[in-house]
Amino acid sequence: MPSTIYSKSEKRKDTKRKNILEAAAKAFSMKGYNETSIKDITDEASVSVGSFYSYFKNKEDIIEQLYDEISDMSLKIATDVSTNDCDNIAKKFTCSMTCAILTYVKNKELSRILLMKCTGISESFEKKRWEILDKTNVYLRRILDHLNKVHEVGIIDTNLTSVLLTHSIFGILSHWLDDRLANDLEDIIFTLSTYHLRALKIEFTDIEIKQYISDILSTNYKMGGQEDD
Amino acid sequence: MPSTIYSKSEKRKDTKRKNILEAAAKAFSMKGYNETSIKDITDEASVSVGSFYSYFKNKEDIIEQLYDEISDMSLKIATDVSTNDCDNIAKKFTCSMTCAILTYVKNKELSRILLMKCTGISESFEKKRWEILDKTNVYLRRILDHLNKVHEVGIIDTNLTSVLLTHSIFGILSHWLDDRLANDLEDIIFTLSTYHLRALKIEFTDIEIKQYISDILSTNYKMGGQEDD
Amino acid sequence: MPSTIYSKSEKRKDTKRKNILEAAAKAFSMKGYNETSIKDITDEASVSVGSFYSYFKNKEDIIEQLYDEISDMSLKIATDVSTNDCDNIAKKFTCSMTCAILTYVKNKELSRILLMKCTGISESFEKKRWEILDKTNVYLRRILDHLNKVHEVGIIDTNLTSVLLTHSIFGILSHWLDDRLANDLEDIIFTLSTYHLRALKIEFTDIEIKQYISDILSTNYKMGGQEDD
Amino acid sequence: MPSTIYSKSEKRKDTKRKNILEAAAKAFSMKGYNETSIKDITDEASVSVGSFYSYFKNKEDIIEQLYDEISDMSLKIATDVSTNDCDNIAKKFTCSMTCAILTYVKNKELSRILLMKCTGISESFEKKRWEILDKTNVYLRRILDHLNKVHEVGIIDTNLTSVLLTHSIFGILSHWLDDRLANDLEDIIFTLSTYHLRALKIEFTDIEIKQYISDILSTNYKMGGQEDD
DNA sequence: CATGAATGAGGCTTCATTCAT
DNA sequence: GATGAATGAAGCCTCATTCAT
Repeated sequence: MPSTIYSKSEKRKDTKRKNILEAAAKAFSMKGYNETSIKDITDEASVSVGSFYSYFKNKEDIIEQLYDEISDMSLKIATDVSTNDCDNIAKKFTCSMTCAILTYVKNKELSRILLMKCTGISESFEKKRWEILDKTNVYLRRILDHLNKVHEVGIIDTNLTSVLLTHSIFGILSHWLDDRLANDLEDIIFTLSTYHLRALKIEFTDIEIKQYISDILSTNYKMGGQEDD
Repeated sequence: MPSTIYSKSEKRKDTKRKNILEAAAKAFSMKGYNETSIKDITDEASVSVGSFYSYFKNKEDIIEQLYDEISDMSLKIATDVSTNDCDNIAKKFTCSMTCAILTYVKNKELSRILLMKCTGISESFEKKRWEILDKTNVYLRRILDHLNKVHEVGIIDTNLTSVLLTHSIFGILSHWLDDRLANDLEDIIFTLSTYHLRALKIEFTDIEIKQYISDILSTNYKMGGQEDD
Repeated sequence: MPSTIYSKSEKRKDTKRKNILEAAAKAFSMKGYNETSIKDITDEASVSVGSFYSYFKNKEDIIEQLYDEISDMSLKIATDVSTNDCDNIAKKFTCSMTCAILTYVKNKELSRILLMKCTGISESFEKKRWEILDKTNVYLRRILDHLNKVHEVGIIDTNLTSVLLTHSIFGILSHWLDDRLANDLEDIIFTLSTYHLRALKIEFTDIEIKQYISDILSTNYKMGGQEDD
Repeated sequence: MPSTIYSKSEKRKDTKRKNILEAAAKAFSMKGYNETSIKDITDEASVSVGSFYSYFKNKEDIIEQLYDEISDMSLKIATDVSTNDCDNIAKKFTCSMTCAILTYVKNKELSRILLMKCTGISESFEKKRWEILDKTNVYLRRILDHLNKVHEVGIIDTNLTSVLLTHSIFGILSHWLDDRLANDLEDIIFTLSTYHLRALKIEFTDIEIKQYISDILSTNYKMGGQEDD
């Protein structure tokens, strides 16, 4: 398996890179992107400033790589759920949304920074920021197009609708990440799901939806036990 | 009416303050908040640095005042539409949302900065940012609570739902402000309205909704003729 | 009496000038010279910035004028005591020193600033600062020269000795002005007097010296009742 | 002896720190504290502004460190002379005063600034300024207390007297540092010594005192050859 | 003569980035 | 590779002084 063969030094290098990434995530979480200096990051990582610059181009670069990490994770989850074929559209919708949200919930502090505290940093970061929204958007639009064909839902503009859906999901998520919602994550996702299923005229029962969510959360998310740093 | 009597110098002072505010809005629009220096603003306003500091505490202060202006305008519109009693819930919902959106659309460039490029600037600005969302949220929750009583819509958590609504509106709006939506404003608002009316099980006809939106737009918004500065 | 005839406007002008001087003294006392801005002074004096500049050349000018005021007062006292002929050298020495010290004690806060917080401000202020020391010095040297002739004290260098005397007086005074001496003013002056009388081999009795000091203080200085602002 | 082992970089760091301190001393000497900017110092030291801030917190910090240096030197001299036991009180008094004065004389320009041009700079500097006076004061008070026990000098308030002594010494010194005294340093110290010995009723002969002073000066102070920077 | 808004030079300080060791 | 001292551009802000009203 040549693709998994790394020299010792390559492994060490990657460990160090990960170490700096984590330190940056922590530093950004505590002070915000603008207020965090390179020195804050290297101090947190117990690494020299010079090392930082041998692994990352600059401060922008590291936050983009952090974004990429979350973005990749999210994509992977979406793919996994998509491949898991099932004819029940309500289940598919609920499950994929739940999984997508979980990706961010599991990295709460970092997600909070990336989703809410980093706008306007730079052109290239803005581009990344939109990419992640677009990925979700594209994924949702595909579902909507499929729905339109099958159920005659009457959604005229599937693109607009998927944008709407995307923002409502990330908006609620942001609210939760900033500790502005007292509700259980389970309730939040349930409300999100049922609201949209209703709007999309997809048949469902409350009990059924609750079960889907509960199953995923109990498997992937140790309630109350997630640690962020 | 003594309260409206201003001396010449007071008037001139206010004019100058407005001038600087406008210049700041323009400068922020062009370079973003972080990249804009005080000198950029004063150059744009043809004013000395010292003058800037006699009108505003610092850069943070001026962006907060800009936010306040939009926020106040938005609140006023919401209030005006709310007081306009009408029994048709679909109309009320559509019209108030349209007006709220228009406030931002009319100040496109500034709104783009305030809504999308200024997160993570400072604690006090973040507070302001949430305030504006909360205002909308509170307004929408009131409508939902009313609906719940009257129509038996079956919305369990009106707070969560209004948060969802708020974010879908501001999300779509942000998309449009950043020129990421090819659609007509009219179509966008129509899609937004009908989607949510459907989710909230409120009766409506497409033609009716289109008319409401069209009426407001033709009165308040000279298509293609909006100026930003 | 032509010398005392002033027009109304001249009187008003002088009142205003005094008002600003007093305000400056107060402001300097509170924040120190460097930390006090022109605006601090004009605010304290309830006067416009422009007015300040029509009475004083700049900040340096006003502190120099304040110094002149104290300096002039001090000179006047010195002259008064000198003219009061008396053959008792111990009395003359004690009384003149007591009076000189009282000038500063009566303007405690201002003196504290002028004597201790204003060094290194500017060349011209430094010049003034030395002038006041020199005046005292010259006065004391004259006494020493006289002593040398009359008593054969054996002071070789009267100039050096008067410098020594001057600094010990102003030094003790500074200590007291900065509230670093717990003792009574009366005790302080007594210690000063007797120490130097001893060094100068002038005959005296403790009771006699105490009486001289006590007489001046009870006449010129309402114990515990002096106000500075 | 591990405690005296320094790495090359540590040595170089200390050299640089000293270099900046010296440059600051020179710059302050030439323009005064207030008029000297950080850039003046870094230009003088041929060092970047950033370097300055990696060695010193700010301008205040560096002048305080300069003060500490002189202060420490002075304390060390005082201690050295004190430990040198000798029963002759006149010798002890004369020698320790001579040494103390020499510390400042050897760093004439810096001392001139520290003792005379830096009052009112800041609270913390004022504190330091008094500390150095207090140290001298405490030292002298101890001598006076001892004298009082042994010789029955009749000094009622040893604290006041030591304050007086301290100020007369620093006063004369300041006069000399500012080139306001034409006399030889030897004559100045002689006058100071004999004046106070007389006041304190300590037995001495002029020749003896002259010898003490002359011995110290010829050993420690190359007449006319002192360099300041 | 009074006012106080306007000016802008210049100070202090930070911090991303480089590079010699 | 790793280090972290050194750099210096660039930003923020103050405040003495002027001058039109």
